[in-house]
Amino acid sequence: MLTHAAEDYLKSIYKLQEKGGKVSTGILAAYLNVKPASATGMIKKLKTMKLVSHKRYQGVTLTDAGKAIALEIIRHHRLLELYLFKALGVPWDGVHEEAEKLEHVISEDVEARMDEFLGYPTADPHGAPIPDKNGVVTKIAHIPMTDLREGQSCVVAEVSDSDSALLRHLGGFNLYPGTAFGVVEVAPFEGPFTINIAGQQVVIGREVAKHVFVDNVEE
Amino acid sequence: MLTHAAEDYLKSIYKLQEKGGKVSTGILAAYLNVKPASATGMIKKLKTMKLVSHKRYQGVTLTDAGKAIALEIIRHHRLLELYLFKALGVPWDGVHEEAEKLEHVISEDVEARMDEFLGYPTADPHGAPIPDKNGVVTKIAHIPMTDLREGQSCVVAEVSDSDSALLRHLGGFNLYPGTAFGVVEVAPFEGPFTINIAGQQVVIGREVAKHVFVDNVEE
DNA sequence: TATATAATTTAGGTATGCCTAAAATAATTT
DNA sequence: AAATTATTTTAGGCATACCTAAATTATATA
Repeated sequence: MLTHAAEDYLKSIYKLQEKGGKVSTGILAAYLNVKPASATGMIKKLKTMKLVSHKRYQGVTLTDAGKAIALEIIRHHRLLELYLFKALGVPWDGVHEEAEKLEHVISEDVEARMDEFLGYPTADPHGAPIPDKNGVVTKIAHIPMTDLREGQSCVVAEVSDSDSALLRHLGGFNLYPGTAFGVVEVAPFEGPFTINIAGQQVVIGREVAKHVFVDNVEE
Repeated sequence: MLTHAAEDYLKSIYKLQEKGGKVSTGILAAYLNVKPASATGMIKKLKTMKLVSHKRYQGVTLTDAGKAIALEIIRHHRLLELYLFKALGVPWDGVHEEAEKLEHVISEDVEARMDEFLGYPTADPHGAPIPDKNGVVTKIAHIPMTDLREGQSCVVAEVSDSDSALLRHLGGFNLYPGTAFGVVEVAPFEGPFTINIAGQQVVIGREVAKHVFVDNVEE
C-alpha cells in the first residue's frame, strides 16, 4: 500500500501533466508546498516502484501503473466531494478540503456505495469529470468564459476548485455547473462581464471569469 | 493537532480504563498490537502534552484533557459506524474497520451533519453508547446474556464489536441491538442457550453468548 | 565561449512511531 | 531474605517525509 504522501505526489503529477508542459521537480514541489529537494526524494522512491519515469533534470512522467493510481485517487476525491455535497449538504467551497483527507482512507466498498447512491455520476460539484472504476476519464473540452461575447448564452460547465474564497464568490452569483446565463455586456479593455443569471444582472470581474468554463454557447 | 497514533493511544487507554483495572504499558501495548517499549515512548510523549499521568511501573491514567480527546475520537468512531450502516448500508461487521480509519480525518462539520442525518442517535450499530458533542456518555448497565435463565425474555442491548466473524455469526441469527428473544433452554454444565428469536429457534454457544448483553429482562 | 543565473540533486539533519536487545525495577517463589 | 521471573524502561536502529545548505548540472547572458 502506498503512503498518503506518495498518493498525493502521483495525483499532483497527473494534474500538472494534464495542464500540459513538462512536470519539473520545482513545479511539482511548488504545487505541493514542499521544497524541491523533497520532491526529488519522493520521485526517486516512486521511480523504484515503477510508478514514474524520470531522467535527471528532465521532469517526471507517470507510468501506466502510476497513472492508474493517480486516477483512482482523483476518483476517490471527486466522488467524495459530490457525496459530501449531495448527501450531507457540505457547502461546495468546503468539499475539497474534506475530500483531500478522506480520499486516502476510503475503501473501495464504501466508494462503490456512494457511487450507487449518487447514481454513477460523471462530474463533481465543480464540474470536474469523475474517472470511472476502470480509470477512464471522459473529458469534454469546455469554453473559457473569457471567450464569450455580448448576447451569447451558455451553461456553466466547470469552475476551478481548491480556492474556496473564489467558490464562495461564485456561489453568491449562483454560478454553479448546470446554471445557464447570458452575457449582457463585456466591458472594453479586457474589463468585467455583466451577465444575466437566474433573472439577476451581475458583474463578474475578468480575473474571476478566468476560472469559469461553459458549454452550449448560443448567439 | 494530535497524530493518529496518539489519538489511538488515548482512545485505547480510555477503553481499557473503562474495563476496570490499571492500564499498564504491557496491556496497552498488547491492545494496540505494538511492543511495550513503543507504548512507553508514546506515554512519555502524551505526558509532556498533559494528556495522561503516569508514574513509572504504575500504569497510565487519562487527564481530563486526555479523556476529552479520547471521547471525541470514540464519538467520531461510533457516529461513523452508524452512518456507514444506516446511510450507506455497510454490513455491521465491516463498519468498525472503516470507522477506524475515518475517525481521525472526519471534520467536526461533517460529523455534525451525520449526527443530524441520523437524528442525534445515542448508540452505534453494536449498541455501544455514542458520547455527545460535549463528551458526555450515558452509560446503561446491561445484563450479560449468560445471566439469563430459561423462560426469560429480553431485548439485545449491545454486542462486542471489533470481531467481525463474531458479528457475522450473530447477524446470521438476527441478534442485533433492539431485537427481542426468549430463552427456551439453557443446557446444563455451562452449555449453550437455545433461544426463540423472530419466531426461529436457534442454539447460541456459551462463548458466543458471552459477547451479548441484554435489557428489559422479564419472566 | 566564458560566465552568471537558475534549477536540480546530494548530503546531512529533524520528528514521528515503530522495532529489538539490554538494563533496570518490581513481584513472586523458594 | 535471596533468587527467580515478569514487567517496564532505556538505548540504539529503521523507515517515512519533511527540512536546509552545499554541490552539481543546465540554461541564459555577455
